[in-house]
Amino acid sequence: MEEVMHTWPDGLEDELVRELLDNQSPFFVLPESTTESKTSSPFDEETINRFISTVYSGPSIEDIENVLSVTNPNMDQPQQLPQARISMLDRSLNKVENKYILKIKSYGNPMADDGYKWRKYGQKSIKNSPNPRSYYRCTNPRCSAKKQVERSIEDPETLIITYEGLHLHFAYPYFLPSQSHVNPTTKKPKKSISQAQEPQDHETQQTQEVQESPKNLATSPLLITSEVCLQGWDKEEGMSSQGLLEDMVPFMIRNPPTNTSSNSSSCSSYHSPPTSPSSLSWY
DNA sequence: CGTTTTTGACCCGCGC
DNA sequence: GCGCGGGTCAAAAACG
Repeated sequence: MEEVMHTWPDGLEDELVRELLDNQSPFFVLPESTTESKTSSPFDEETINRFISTVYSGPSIEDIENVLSVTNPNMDQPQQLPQARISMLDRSLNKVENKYILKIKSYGNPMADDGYKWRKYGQKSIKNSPNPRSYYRCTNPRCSAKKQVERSIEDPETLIITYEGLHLHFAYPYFLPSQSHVNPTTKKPKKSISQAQEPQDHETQQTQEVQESPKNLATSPLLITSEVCLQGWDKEEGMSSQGLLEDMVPFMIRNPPTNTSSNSSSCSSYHSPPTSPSSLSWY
């Protein structure tokens, strides 16, 4: 019944734009456009178009990998801050189809929380693993990104996260303008969610959402990122009826306030292990 | 009390 | 056709 909840006609783009223009929406920030006067007045069409363009294209796996492999100068103290993401040390990212498998060692870091909200919807034990695998889905109603988290059998400290759907959740926080040394003790680059799309490489796909990042754009040039996702599930059969956004939460506005770092007030409930990136295959 | 996590049932594709 | 492995749902428990 509610699988069709929000059947976006063909105006997905419109919807997207609308969201982009909505100040109350997640953080829709222009990728790298003017960050100075973002407030007030909506963006002009051109800007929006450009943004959309970016959204559609989204970051590439290369970017993500690049970010992941980046040798962060400040990495001296990986787990120094609680909010520090997972240490960039032992970690690897692999891409399979449109699934990304991230392996990270979370030594001492119980769970690397990137600030995104995931809702656990299942857990299963794996054949050859003493450790169960957890299934998470993005809490964003418009996002169908999913991820699986599993602990390595031999390395209890190694987490294996598989991301599916369009999501740069995990990677976005790493996208910094000139990420070099700009994140001294920043609070937390959390961000919000976005959408993703189904792995159905078929035909119709449309839509996507974008998200942005954190910090405010006016004062701190922290990171600019745009999340992109597309959702292109087919509404024909029904195979994907379950994954849609119907069962999502009513509405969780979890987008962290802009620059304020007060996202912890209401985000005490969900924590998600590390996340991962995904790029778009929407192509 | 609102949410999120837990947990078993259900369902589906695949291989035998 | 059946069994296995894996993924998802949904009700209830567990939390805050």
